[in-house]
This record gives sequence, C-alpha cells and structure tokens, in this order.
Amino acid sequence: MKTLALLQPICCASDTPPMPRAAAEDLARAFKALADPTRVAIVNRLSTTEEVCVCDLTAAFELSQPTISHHLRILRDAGLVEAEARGTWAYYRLVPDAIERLRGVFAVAV
Amino acid sequence: MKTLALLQPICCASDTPPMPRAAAEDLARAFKALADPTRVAIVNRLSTTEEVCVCDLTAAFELSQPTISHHLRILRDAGLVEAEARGTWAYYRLVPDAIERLRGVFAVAV
DNA sequence: TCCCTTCATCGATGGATATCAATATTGAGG
DNA sequence: CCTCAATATTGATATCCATCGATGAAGGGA
Repeated sequence: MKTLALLQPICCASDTPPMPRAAAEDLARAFKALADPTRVAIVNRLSTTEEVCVCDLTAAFELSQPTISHHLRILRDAGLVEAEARGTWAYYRLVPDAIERLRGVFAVAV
Repeated sequence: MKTLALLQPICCASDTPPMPRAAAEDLARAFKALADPTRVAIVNRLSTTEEVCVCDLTAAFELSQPTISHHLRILRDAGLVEAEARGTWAYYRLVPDAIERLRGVFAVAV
C-alpha cells in the first residue's frame, strides 16, 4: 500500500510540526510561475525542444512581444528557465534541477 | 542519459505541435491552486495526516477563519482536496488521483 | 426552544497580475 | 555612423486575488 506524500520531503516527520513558512513560500513561488496557461505552454515547448528562440514564441502565441517577454521574465525569476543571448536573438532553456526539484515535491512514500 | 520532459505526457511528439490551449489552461488551474504559501502548507498538512479538521487549520495558521475557508474552497474547486461534514465539523482529505496526475506532469523520459 | 460552536458565504478593500502601446537597448550589416 | 531587427523595459489599465469583518446556516446540548 502506497501513501501519497505530497510536499512531504520538504517537511519533516508525520506527527504535526508544520511546514516552515519559508519552505511554503518558496514552493508557492515556483507554482505561481506555472499558474498561467501561456507559461505552462512555454515550459511545455521548452521541454520538447531543448532550446527555443523568443521569436519562435512570439510567433507561436497570439500575444504581443512584450507580454511574451514578461512571461519569460517570470519563469526566469523563478529559476525554471535560463536565457542565453546569441547575437540579436535570445534562447531559452529549462533548468533541469528546478524541474527535478518540483518533481521531488510530488514524491510517493512507500 | 535522461531527458527531462516536463509536461510532456500532456502533449504529443517532440517536433512542434503546440500544447492544446485547453490542456495548458487545465494545468495552470491546478498550479494556481498551489500558488499560495497557505495552500501549500495546508496540502502539506493533509499529506501527513490523512484527514484534517478545519478547526485544526484555523488554529495552526494565523489567519482568520473565513480566509482559511476561502483557501479550502479554492483547493476543493481545483479537485485537489475533498471535504466531508461530520456533525458540526468538516474534515478535509487529499484527492490521491489529483496528486498522482500532477506527479505525472513532471515525468522523466528515458 | 435558546444558545453556543463550527463552518461557509458575502461585501469591501488593498495589492498583485496580465496585457498592450510606446520606448529603450543591443547587435548586425551596410 | 545609420538603420533595421530582436528583446527588454516602462507606464497605464483592467481584472483578479488574499484578507478581514459581518452575517448566515446548521448541528448539539441544556
């Protein structure tokens, strides 16, 4: 029998010491970065293509260029993606460790 | 060598058909429910205790009772938790399938 | 029936956020 | 240099959201 343990690895034992506020805020920040359809789609795109040019994103989504840039900044500030400027273009990639960390949050205890 | 595939299972191949908007909105809704420190902490608490009374939550967090009730409603609307009224009290539990689904989103492709 | 406890809902409010147009910035080519 | 193309930043705005106090609803006990 498996016991679901969402967010458990962050916290401690199974009695009742509450999750530290800092940890909760930290995780909420990450989820907030994913709490928008456009950003979810961007991250999905990044997960399929290794690296993506901003120009491709502005072409793919029916949103203005500043709006796309805004979403990319939020994902960058959250540490979920990283940018690299090459010439006039900017390329974005996922940050594997950040994703791995989120995956760990939903771990299943046996 | 492992390739991270965040949100990949939701989408399709690895060329470029974009993630369906409906799927992105659906996922964003779930993440939005977790995009608040209090709700993260509530879910964490639920993950350690099988079932929790609302009165325990209002006691554990330094927030007003309506605010806790508000957060619980958001988690309920997102399908992440479910409530059961027993007498004067209300008990909340995690919905395992919803958690499992989110866990699957962060799957790792080999 | 009356009151108390538990929880949900309502209404209001201050702060965050998604969006765009306009502007700044930076690199490449001529 | 001068201009164009690609991104980022700024400023403005409309909407959303977290929070609280007040109120409502419903059960339990005297």
